[in-house]
Amino acid sequence: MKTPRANNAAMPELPEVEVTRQTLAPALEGSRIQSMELGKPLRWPLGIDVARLQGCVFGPLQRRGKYLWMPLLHDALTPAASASSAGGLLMHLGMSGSLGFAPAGSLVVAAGPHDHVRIRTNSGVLTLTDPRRFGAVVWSEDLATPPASKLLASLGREPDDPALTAEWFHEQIHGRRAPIKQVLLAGDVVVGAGNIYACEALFDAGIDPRLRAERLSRPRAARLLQAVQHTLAQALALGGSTLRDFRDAHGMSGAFQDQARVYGREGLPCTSCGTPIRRVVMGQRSTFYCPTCQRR
DNA sequence: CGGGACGCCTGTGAGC
DNA sequence: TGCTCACAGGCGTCCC
Repeated sequence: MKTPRANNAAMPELPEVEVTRQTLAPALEGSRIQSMELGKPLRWPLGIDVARLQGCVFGPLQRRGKYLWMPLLHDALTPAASASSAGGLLMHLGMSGSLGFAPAGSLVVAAGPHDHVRIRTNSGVLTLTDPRRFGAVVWSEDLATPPASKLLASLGREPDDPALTAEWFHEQIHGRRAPIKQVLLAGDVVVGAGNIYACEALFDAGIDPRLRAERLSRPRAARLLQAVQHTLAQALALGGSTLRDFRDAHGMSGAFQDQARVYGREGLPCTSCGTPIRRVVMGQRSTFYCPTCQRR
């Protein structure tokens, strides 16, 4: 048996993306792009000539799943864009991405080896740092048009969407033969539950991750949905402290690590019943669960 | 069409 | 101590 890894990369989950949005919004909105520099290529090409972004003004930041949408309004002063056309940047932080903003007047550190996008505005410099480059920044004219529309097309409902009822959730997973954990991970029913949160939510709900989704009873589905929502909400509440350690190369932030009941705890006693936590691989991804507390 | 496997990347630490 | 190598993960894409 392998010893549990003490190292669990702090990846940007939905809560981190939301905290990023919240902290970035006041600084970025209304600021005007002066220039933009690209480092190494990310997941996809930007899809627009950098020069065309010059003079654009940031609109209100939005989040959809783990994507950030930064609307850009063409400045009327830019001759080529006088036709009030609009667009925006769709960003994903991938596995290791983070966004930083250095307000104008503050000391701007030189671009590091993993700073792949830098946007200089009249109010400061926005930097996307992403060592593994699973992230992306893509220009799109609209959320409703490609490429944005295609990227967002299969996303499920937001965890706090009022339309995400237990009834609807149960209905959605009813026809799914895949293991419930895979369905959560797929994100086409509910967005935001990554590998860690999926494991934790299933533990909360007392459900074996290998159980076929279609076999979940209505009450258990309701319980699971509640667990997913609770887990994500709790993480969001801790988001501030998580974000502080965001740039660290490894290790979940303290607050985050302390919360994990099963993730990364193979062989350690279940916090609830003492049974050693098990690890299995599902969809080529580590899955942790308590064989006693979580039932089929 | 659902579902499973793959590949993209690099830092990390276990093991030799 | 230095090197090699498996591993971590989101998600689009490909294939069955």
